[in-house]
Amino acid sequence: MSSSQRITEYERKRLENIKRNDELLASLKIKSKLADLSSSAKRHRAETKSYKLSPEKKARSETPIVIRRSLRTQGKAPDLSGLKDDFSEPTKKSTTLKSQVSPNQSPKKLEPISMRDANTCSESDELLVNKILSVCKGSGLDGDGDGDGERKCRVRVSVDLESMELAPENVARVVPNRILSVKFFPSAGLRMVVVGNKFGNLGFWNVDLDNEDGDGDGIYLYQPHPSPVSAILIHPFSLNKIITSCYGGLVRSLDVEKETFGLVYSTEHAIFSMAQQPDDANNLYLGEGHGVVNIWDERSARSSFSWELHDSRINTIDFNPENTNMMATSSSDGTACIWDLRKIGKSKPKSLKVITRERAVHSAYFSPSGDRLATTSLDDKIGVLGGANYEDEFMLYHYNQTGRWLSSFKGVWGWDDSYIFIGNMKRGVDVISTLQQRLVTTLESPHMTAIPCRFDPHPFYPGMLAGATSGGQVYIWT
DNA sequence: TGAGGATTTAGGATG
DNA sequence: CATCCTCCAATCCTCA
Repeated sequence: MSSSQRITEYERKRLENIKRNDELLASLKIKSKLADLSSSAKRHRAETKSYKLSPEKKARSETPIVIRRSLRTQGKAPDLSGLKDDFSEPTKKSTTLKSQVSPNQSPKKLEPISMRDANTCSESDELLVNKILSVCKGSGLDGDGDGDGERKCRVRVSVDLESMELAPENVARVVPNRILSVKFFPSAGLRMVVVGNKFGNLGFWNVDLDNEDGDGDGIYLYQPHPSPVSAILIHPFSLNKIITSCYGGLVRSLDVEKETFGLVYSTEHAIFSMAQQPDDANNLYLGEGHGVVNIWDERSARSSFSWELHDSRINTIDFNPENTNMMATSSSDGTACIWDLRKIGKSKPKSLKVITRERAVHSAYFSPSGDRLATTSLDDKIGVLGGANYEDEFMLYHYNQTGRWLSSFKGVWGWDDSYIFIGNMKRGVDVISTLQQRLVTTLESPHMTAIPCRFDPHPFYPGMLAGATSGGQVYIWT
């Protein structure tokens, strides 16, 4: 008994060491790259091992793992030169460590990072940059900015579930490890997904490039963040800006033209969620720390509002597409709330509606029409609100215990109000019909070799659904 | 009442 | 194929 306890405590300390080293490596990526070069034998082994994915993708996506491990697995001590004593006392308790680290974080993280410096796949990303820029220009960013604007955000149609399938070429390992966020580029001219993982990596996968005659596989990997990427935003009105947030409290904005991950915002609190109103690309709604929603005006670079809306972390923030003053939040305090931004009040926030569940609520999303709200909770229920004032609700049992290693399930809407898509623990995608109020089908495929946890429907390609796993894979159903 | 331990869990790496 | 390693979730539990 006592010996096992001692072991676990030793383990904890060791893990703290490893974690620190990882952060260190992240901030000293160039050095670890050099170290990687000197360990070609290791790299060779990593590249030749096999699992069921297309070989080119595998080799590329493997690289960052090797990079991250190289120092450690070589048995070398991490290079501490140039660092403050923050990291020099490995057995320090985590509490004291936190108080040391958080006030003055590594200054490197607070500056803009060029795409080149953040690139961890050591592959030219010219194609990626050009592709995005061509779409930005092509889709009339400078031209017709008015009337059609709203319609351009997404298409709203019903899809035939039977026709949805997963082609083997639409499977790729885009990043190492667990994916927390996945987002399609909201443009009709592009089929590209962006995913963020636990290490702070951002992976791009241009599916079209993949299908064309082999100039690379269309996968690009960066590390703009030191910690898990909690949200990715690409506003359809400013396509050349990709905004990402992380648990470490940073918000970065990738300016594709400047090829720089700029720093938009930083806080000592974790950022668990982030959203924008569909009609406003300037204000960021940040779910911070223990239940605060902070509105950050990107243009003036200051906070315009900050409310304490929940008692625990806010897992999602979402807006009603038809009434963008209506905001829904879901929280680990066991509630989901609907707020009217015009009536929220300054000091004492008052919600339009509170949904109380038995466990943490992991998502609350408005349907494409805005008439319904779908919530997913750890109490193993999916709830769908409807009615003029969201007074009707039906609940459906859905097993949501993803455990420790998987990202939590979040039911997302498809291309109209009829279906909700959510992963299940048997490597399938459950589809729930709001009309029939039941599970109508499950998308399954032998190519789906891991559990899809996070989803995003392509706003302009009905039936195109990206699913992301805790192993870094992305599946694109079409 | 809060801090901190124990426990659960899937996927990839390793041998 | 079996075993080890992951180790910023969430919950229940115990102990100060």
